[in-house]
Amino acid sequence: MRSRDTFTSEQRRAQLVDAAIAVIAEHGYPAASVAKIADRVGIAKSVALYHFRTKDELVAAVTVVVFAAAAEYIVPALAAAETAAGKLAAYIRSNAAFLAEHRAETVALREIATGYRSAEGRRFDEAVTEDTAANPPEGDLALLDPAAIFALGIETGEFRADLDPVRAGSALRGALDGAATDLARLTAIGVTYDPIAYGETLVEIFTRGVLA
Amino acid sequence: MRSRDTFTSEQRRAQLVDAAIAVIAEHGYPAASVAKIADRVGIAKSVALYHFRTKDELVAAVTVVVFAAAAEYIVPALAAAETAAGKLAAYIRSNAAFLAEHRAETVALREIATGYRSAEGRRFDEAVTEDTAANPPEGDLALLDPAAIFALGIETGEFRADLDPVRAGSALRGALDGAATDLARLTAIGVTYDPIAYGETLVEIFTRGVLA
Amino acid sequence: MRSRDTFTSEQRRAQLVDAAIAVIAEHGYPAASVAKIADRVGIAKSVALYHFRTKDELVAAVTVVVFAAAAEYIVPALAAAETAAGKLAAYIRSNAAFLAEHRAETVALREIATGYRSAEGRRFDEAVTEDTAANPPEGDLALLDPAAIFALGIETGEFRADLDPVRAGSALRGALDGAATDLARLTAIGVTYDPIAYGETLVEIFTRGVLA
Amino acid sequence: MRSRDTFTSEQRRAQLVDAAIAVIAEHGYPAASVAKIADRVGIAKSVALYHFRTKDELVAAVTVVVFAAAAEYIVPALAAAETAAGKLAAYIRSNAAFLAEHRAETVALREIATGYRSAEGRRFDEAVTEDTAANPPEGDLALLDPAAIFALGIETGEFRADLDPVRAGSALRGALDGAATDLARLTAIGVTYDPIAYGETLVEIFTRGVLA
DNA sequence: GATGAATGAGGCTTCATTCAT
DNA sequence: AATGAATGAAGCCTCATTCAT
Repeated sequence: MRSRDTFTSEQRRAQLVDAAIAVIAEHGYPAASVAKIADRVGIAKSVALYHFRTKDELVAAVTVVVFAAAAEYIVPALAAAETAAGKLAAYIRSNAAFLAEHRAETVALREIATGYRSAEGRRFDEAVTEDTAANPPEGDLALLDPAAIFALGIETGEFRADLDPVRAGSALRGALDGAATDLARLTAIGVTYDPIAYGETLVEIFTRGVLA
Repeated sequence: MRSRDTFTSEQRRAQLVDAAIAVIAEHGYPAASVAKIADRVGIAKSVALYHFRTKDELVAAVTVVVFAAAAEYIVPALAAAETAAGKLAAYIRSNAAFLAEHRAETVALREIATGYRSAEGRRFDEAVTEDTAANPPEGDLALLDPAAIFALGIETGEFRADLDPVRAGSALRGALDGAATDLARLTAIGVTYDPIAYGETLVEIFTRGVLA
Repeated sequence: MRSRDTFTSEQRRAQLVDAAIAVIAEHGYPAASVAKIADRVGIAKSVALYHFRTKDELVAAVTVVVFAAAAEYIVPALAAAETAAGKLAAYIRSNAAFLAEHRAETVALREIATGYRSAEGRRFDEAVTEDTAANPPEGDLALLDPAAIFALGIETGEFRADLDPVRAGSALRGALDGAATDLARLTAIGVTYDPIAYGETLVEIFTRGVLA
Repeated sequence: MRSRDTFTSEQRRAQLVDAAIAVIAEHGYPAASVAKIADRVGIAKSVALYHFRTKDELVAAVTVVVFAAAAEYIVPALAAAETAAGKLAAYIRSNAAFLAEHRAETVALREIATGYRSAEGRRFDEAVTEDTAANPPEGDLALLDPAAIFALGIETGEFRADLDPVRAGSALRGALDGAATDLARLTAIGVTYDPIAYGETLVEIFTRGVLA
């Protein structure tokens, strides 16, 4: 019966999501305890579990927030580009831009994606994979999966016909995810990291690599 | 008075490393407790910590073993290739072959790379990065870092002069690491995964992407 | 400034008592949290504790309500019977009838009698025993303790002189309470239970068992 | 891989069972936390959960121990009696004797029987009822259910043909369980309680109540 | 009257590690 | 070389209760 749409409540929830992002990015998912997250907000552990019934719920909120924020970068960029090659470059650059401007969010999402396990031991990405299979995204959202961009380019003849779009998509996602990992690693040891430049390198490699 | 070079001792250590690989690959790093690993060998938890003073030591041994096994695939392949392009293809294919033939090892290493934190909170790859900086590998071993292959190709003029070898190296490592992640994810939900075919896709994309 | 005699207030209190009965009967006393009870009424947990300053107070209200309801069955029945044997049968049958027609109430009361402990660890029945000792009931109410019925029968010569009325009373209360336990247990596993028939069995056994 | 049959281990387990009995009898099942039980033994909470993987396992051990102890009183007594009436009296007296000599055990078992709920909310006696239905006891053990004694007496013609053995059994069990409740209640408020005398009262009432 | 928010105590469980044997 | 026992820190979660609005 808790109505969670009060102003205060929304505020607390947002604070908690922010704190969770920071703590996860800093300590990694397994070490990101509810206690640490609540501490960072300056509230009791039990308050966190008052606003999110369970740790999993808080983590889910984090992913929703970060996904939505990322989509705001990527979807318009994709829509603005007309050719498949243009969309490919836009996809890479918007991902890089998001990473550059939302470092903690990206790292946190990466930590969750690789570190989360449900109580029964299921991986985070297993759930996502199955969800996506059950409810395939439509329209521009579908292009959030890079495989769709490669498939489009093959269809329009821009990209090599012998290209495997799914594998190429994995390669690109891997390269992009690697950026988040590099960012976390290098930041931790005090080295600065330039996601934009990395994005340009990817644009060059992947564009040349797939053009017909 | 622990002599670590006895036959049985070495044997036990090897058993434990194998068990650790299996358990980590199956349950993920955070859920891979010493108890579960010891159980799999059929010995008491305390015995595991007798042979490896600490869980971290066991994990370190796992990474050494897996790295060494991977090097046995990659180093000879690199040595056999003469051109930079050849070495690039060899690097990718030998990585893919290792992954195809040592799935548990690969997944376990990925889990560790991704989930491990030292007691002080340092990431696994932070340690590796610093170690590497302190003791740079020499000879063929140096090529285990793909950046070196790209640098070589630029030097020989095979690859584009404007290519950033370090960033290209990150892209390739990311794409390769993504394969391990995909393997873990897809295996978990019962989908078969073909690392060799993925490797060929990477060879095509990266070769075209970097050639002069 | 809490006025506890307003109409709405009385109404809320009654709703809460009803909800408490239902929740306790269904989930057992220890699992019957204030939150669950308030939820069932559709109000906030804090509202429940506004009307009953403490959970103990709510529970006390439940027992009062159920006792009163039971007394409405039992007292008139006792009054209508003239002999001790008649009162004994009336006592058993009215208890059984109450149980048959107020299953949730009976089960809830039993759960409380059995599971409740005050903050200091005192049992529910300890409090009742001491209360009764301090304020002994008078008139027909006194007969709510079956020992009084047996004592009466011994006095009138209907029952065996060597009968111990207190112990016989305990036996009868035990047999009757057992019905509530059986009811809860059997209902939970989907078996129907016939309190009336059980009552008749008790009438037969106890009547023959105590007659002079 | 824990072999739990060491001497020390058996000893600790026995200590823990004893402590659990004492704590449950004193504080009631819901308030009997693992911490309190471990405290009473003078060991860390985690040690208790080392010897019994879970609180439920400890509670199960308690019931097994108490049931076994009770059976040692009851089974031989039943076997020694030849007539149904004799067995009835023996059943009651041996129950009373056990209660008299093992007060804490009896109270604890009663607390568990009425207060235990599984994680899914199942009552203790639901489980027992279903277990018994699945694996009905044989031989003298079958007589541990008083309904069997009444059925026997009806068969031999000692008891009234119109008696319902199951309901009579419930009545007797209820009366006997009531003794445990009374014992707990009266002991708590400092009144002494004589189970043997109570048993005699029950013998008189139930024997007269069921004889043909 | 009503309620959302906050709290701290306590509950069960898991885990890496130590130690005596 | 092996191990059973013990431990304490930490983790997630539930709950009755308080308080300002």
